[in-house]
Amino acid sequence: MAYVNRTNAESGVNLLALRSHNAALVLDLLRTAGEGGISRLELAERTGLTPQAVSKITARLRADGLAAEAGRRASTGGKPRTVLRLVPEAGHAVGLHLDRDEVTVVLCDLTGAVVAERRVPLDLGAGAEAVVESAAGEVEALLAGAGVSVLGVGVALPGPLDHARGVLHRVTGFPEWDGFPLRDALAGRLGVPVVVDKDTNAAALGIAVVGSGVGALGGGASGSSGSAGASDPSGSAGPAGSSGASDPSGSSGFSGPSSPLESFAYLHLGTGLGAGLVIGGGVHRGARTGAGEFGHQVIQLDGPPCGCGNRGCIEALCLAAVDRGAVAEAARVLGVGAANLVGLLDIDLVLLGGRTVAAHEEAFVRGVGAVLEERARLEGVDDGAIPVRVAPGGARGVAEGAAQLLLAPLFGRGED
Amino acid sequence: MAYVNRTNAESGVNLLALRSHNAALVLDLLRTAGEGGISRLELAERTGLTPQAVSKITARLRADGLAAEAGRRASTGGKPRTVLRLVPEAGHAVGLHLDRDEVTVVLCDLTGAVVAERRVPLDLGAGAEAVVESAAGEVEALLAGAGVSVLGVGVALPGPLDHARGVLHRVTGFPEWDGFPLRDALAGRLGVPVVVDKDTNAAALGIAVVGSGVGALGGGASGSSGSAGASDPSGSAGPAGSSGASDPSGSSGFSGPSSPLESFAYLHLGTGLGAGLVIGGGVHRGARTGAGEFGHQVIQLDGPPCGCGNRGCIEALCLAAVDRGAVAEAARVLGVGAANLVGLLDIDLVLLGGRTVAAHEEAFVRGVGAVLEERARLEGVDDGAIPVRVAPGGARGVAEGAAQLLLAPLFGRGED
DNA sequence: CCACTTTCGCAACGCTGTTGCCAAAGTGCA
DNA sequence: TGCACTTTGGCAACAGCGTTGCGAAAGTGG
Repeated sequence: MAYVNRTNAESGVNLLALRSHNAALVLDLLRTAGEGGISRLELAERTGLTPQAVSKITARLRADGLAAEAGRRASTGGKPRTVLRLVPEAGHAVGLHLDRDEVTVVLCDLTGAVVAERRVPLDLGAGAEAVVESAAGEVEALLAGAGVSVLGVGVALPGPLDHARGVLHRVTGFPEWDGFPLRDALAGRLGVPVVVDKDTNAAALGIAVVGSGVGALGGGASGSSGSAGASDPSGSAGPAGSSGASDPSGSSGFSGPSSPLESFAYLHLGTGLGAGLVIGGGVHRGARTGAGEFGHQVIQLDGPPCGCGNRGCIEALCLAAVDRGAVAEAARVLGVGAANLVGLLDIDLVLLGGRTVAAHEEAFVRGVGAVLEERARLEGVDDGAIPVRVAPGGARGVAEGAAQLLLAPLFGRGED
Repeated sequence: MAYVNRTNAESGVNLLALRSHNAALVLDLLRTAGEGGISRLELAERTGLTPQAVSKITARLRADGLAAEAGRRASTGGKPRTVLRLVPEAGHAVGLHLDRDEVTVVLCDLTGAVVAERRVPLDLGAGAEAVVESAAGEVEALLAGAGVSVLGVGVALPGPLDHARGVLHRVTGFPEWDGFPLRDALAGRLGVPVVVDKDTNAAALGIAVVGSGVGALGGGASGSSGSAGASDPSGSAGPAGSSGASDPSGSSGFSGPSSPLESFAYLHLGTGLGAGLVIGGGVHRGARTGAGEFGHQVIQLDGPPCGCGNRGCIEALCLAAVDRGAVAEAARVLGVGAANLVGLLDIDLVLLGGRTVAAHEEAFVRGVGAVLEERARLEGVDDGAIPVRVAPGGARGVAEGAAQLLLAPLFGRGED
């Protein structure tokens, strides 16, 4: 089943909620299926609903313009299955990535594909009003060129912050942001819904939803290029891949496009060290939406001092090793933290990202992986160690994930 | 809302599922309300359903013998609300706690109250067949005296193990258990459903469901006595508190009985060191149901060797400190691990349990709390540090939690 | 004693997914 | 070419869900 009841407050379900849940479920399967599409009967099998129910639901989705028929599969002895696909242009969302020194804005369609993009330098320390004004200007400029209305704007920036209220805490290095109601300020300025989250959470969400070629097991490119359509931020929507409807791989076969990831940790090593946790397909934010404080995990009792005032934080150890050129040591330290996390949460996968990792991808993947393998060996786990990979998405991944802050709920992911 | 969709496999919802979900929700509220009961209108408010829907649902529950009317509240100017309560005797489950040197078996009613109990010495190293036979014998003896049929048997024992398949891994110190299909063995022997889980998870589940007086904020006894009815394993169910139906505190007021806990970590310090994690009201077990590996978290790079073969594990450091009588140091070490965990997951509460903690309750609560307070101070969190408490339930808590492995699903908690 | 408030069930209703049935659209063999 | 067969998928009737409308029941207060 698919229920989880929270505080018992307002978790009763009526028929309207049931309908939107099932519709979101179908929509999510359509999205996951991608260009290839998916037939009604497959939808029925995957959801557990009857074919008739799926027919009704997809009829509604088609009437709403969210889904469309896209060719048919090869027959297996009877009437061939009609393939349905998501209509990407049926909705758009803006993803806004406020980094320390630049701002990236992307416009994404329903599939999460980037339709337009802007990137300009921006000093996050220039003051709240100025930054909000600049960011809003970039969003407006992006939308003016596209001529579409959007569901809202997702904003990702370095934490810590309060996701539920959209209020910033003390952004490391920019104390003037403390307590600033970024969500309400931007929403008031732009007149559309705004959601704010940590950059690590946005990146993790983007990966969780798109699952960009990161198979949890085997497969996948060992390289780094990553997400679909890494080029052309122009108008022509959709990735460059196969354009036709009939694939030669036959009919059944569950070799479908990259399936979303269930549970993983995205570790971001850049100016600082943070984590985005995905558990059960959704971002885990915790009681006060402050989860993911990975960098100030202590892994060396009474170790060297950290900027946070504590001693032996993994961030301090890791950055210090990087600074003195000891990448292997930095990777080992990161691996210890990752292993602690994996042991505690039992996740499927560890993904590494951030500028520092990007500069030494192989060394970090190998170093972190070695620690996890050693830990798995000691525990005598049968099925081997948790895989370690470089996170897909690259520099634009955070902005894409920010757009998913608004897109994901349409597909039943997030918030709940 | 209350939906979370997992892998998209079989998570479509039909009307039957909807009904059982809402029924479970109401049942859970009835259970939480305890002896005092709860009125139909309160159920409607808390679930978000209309009063009519609640009337229909409660009518079904009453017809099934699961709920009953229990007096009425004081009038507020009109017809007084009829109070409903759970019928505890409508179902029972057995909780079996296999510890290293003894076995505890409890029979619990629907509310989780212990109706009967047995405890005998047992060597966990005596071999799988012998232990299964002994345990099964104890269960049968317990049931013979009670004369009730049970939903099943929940088994809790030291991990690691595979909860989903009910197969043990290498129980520390008892290598002969590796790979033993305990669930199927016991289920075959007893002829009732069996669920197996780690002792820490069972304890955490018991606390999560019963929420025994452990308010997340303030309140509560600072002492240790703990769970409801720590005495009399006889027949008289329920806590000793207010027995009447009309409470003088008026009508509305959400001062209801101990509400279940949303998210916390149960840290168990005994022969080893482990954790049970509760996130979103349910036990978090992870992808391979191995989550909670807290003890072999490394918090001292290249520290002293641990029995697991690694170095600097928190378990080794903590136990070594205890062995040399440095309880304060052990508490500090434990606190560092707890703070790492709290930062990573952003949970509401830390609960401490296990024999070692029980021997020095105040020192551990104070020591762990101090580390968390210091960490919160450094982060500049407004609303103070996460509270630290001694886990309720005492020695019998694990067995009670084991029974909840079967009871909790009735109330929409667990598995999902 | 009556007006008023509040609770709560019966009946009708709208909407959900399901079942029964049949047309449509292919394949495969004669 | 024609017919039997398989498979897809929509139409219609249906059972069952929570909701709405309404009235009886059961109190309080003047």
